[in-house]
Amino acid sequence: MRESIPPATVSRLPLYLRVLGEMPKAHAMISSEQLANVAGANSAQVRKDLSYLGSYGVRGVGYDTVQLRTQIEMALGLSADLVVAIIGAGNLGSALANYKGFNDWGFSVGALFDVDAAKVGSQIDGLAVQPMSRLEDLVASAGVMIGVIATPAGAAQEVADRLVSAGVTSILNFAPTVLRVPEEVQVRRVDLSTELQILSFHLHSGRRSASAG
Amino acid sequence: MRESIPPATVSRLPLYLRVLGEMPKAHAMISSEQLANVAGANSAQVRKDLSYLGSYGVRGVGYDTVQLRTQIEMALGLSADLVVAIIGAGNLGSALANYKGFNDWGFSVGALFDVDAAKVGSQIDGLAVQPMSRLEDLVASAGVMIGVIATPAGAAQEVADRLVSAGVTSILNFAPTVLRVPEEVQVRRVDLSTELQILSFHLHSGRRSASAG
DNA sequence: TAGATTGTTAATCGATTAACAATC
DNA sequence: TAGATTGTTAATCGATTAACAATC
Repeated sequence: MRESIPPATVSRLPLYLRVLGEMPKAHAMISSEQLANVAGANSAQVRKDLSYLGSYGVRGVGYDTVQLRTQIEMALGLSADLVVAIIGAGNLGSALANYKGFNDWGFSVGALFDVDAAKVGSQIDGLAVQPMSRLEDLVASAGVMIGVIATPAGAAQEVADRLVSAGVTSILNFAPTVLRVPEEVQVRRVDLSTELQILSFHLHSGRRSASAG
Repeated sequence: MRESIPPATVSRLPLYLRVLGEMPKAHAMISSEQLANVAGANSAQVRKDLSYLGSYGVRGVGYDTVQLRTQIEMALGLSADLVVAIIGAGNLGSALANYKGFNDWGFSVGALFDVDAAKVGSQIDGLAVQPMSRLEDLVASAGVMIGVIATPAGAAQEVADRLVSAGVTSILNFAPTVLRVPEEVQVRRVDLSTELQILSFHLHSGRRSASAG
């Protein structure tokens, strides 16, 4: 036990964490069935997922919500206080910088960058906008581990290259483009078009099967 | 052939579309190997994915990029010109409203809403901000098929309920909360915390295996 | 023809889930 | 003890991929 949590499970752990966070504090125990209902999963899947963290459930009773949160946070490495840099201080970058949920999970925004000289020096949510020229030195001095790219598509690859050169190995890419990075670098893409297109498929195929049935 | 494209394939089709869109126009043919390299996939997987669309490749040559785009767009139902409503005109909602990529794939923003009376009536990217009271009638009159929730977490469930009542069956949720909706409603979540937590896991486990090896 | 690449099969791999003994 | 729920096994299901005949 305890080794190699499968990717599918890793991607569901944040969801469980969110559900636990939204529960009333009084609710001290939760069953796999309840958790599954809220998370939209199967109870056997929930139990299997949680079993990778160790066996902290109580038979006949359920899981202690406080302990479960702690176990999931440990598994995800959230105790480390990871420093994030946001590149791009437009609407999207500002929305990300303003997002309070960062701190809830032990992340902090170490630096915010923009190419626009007019924005540099201004404050967004108490954070000074830095010039792109300072990317490398601030990544180093702030100990940035994760780069969040919130630039237009055209600038994203160059920003990614600079982040990688500066030693960043985890990138969250909000720009609508496919980044090329060395294979040791983890990239996660968040893409509005992709999401809309997947919804479009379901609308499309749903409509088809509805008219068929 | 042609029936029931598996979910894993559906979720990769937008990526192929993006790669095709980023290619130089002159490049008339592309092989599954090339597409796989850029998309970060296996060439057999690419061929299998594309085979669900029908057999439009040419043996010994590859796929016609223009035809392939058309086939993928048809499979995803992107010819339909889907109307999107954005709820929340803060930084995130504004970023989404400003996003030009919508139109590239046949989506259009039919309406943009906000609770803040000070914002209502102002224009964002040529789009008037509407009061929440008009949600139902504008969804109906504009023919909104997809609701994009860009509100704070606390408002998201109520907005979702109103969208569902108004007949919307596809929701893209940017608010950091888990929505409860009837099962016929498709919800896709885009969650910053989730993405960061998954990156955190890889940093965490990568560091562990690096120190082990 | 020789070289290249598709489309598809079949093997493999991994994820989901039903079922139930263990046990609170 | 009776009822409930976990942890885990084994069956099932689905996704990935190596391999290769088909064929441009």
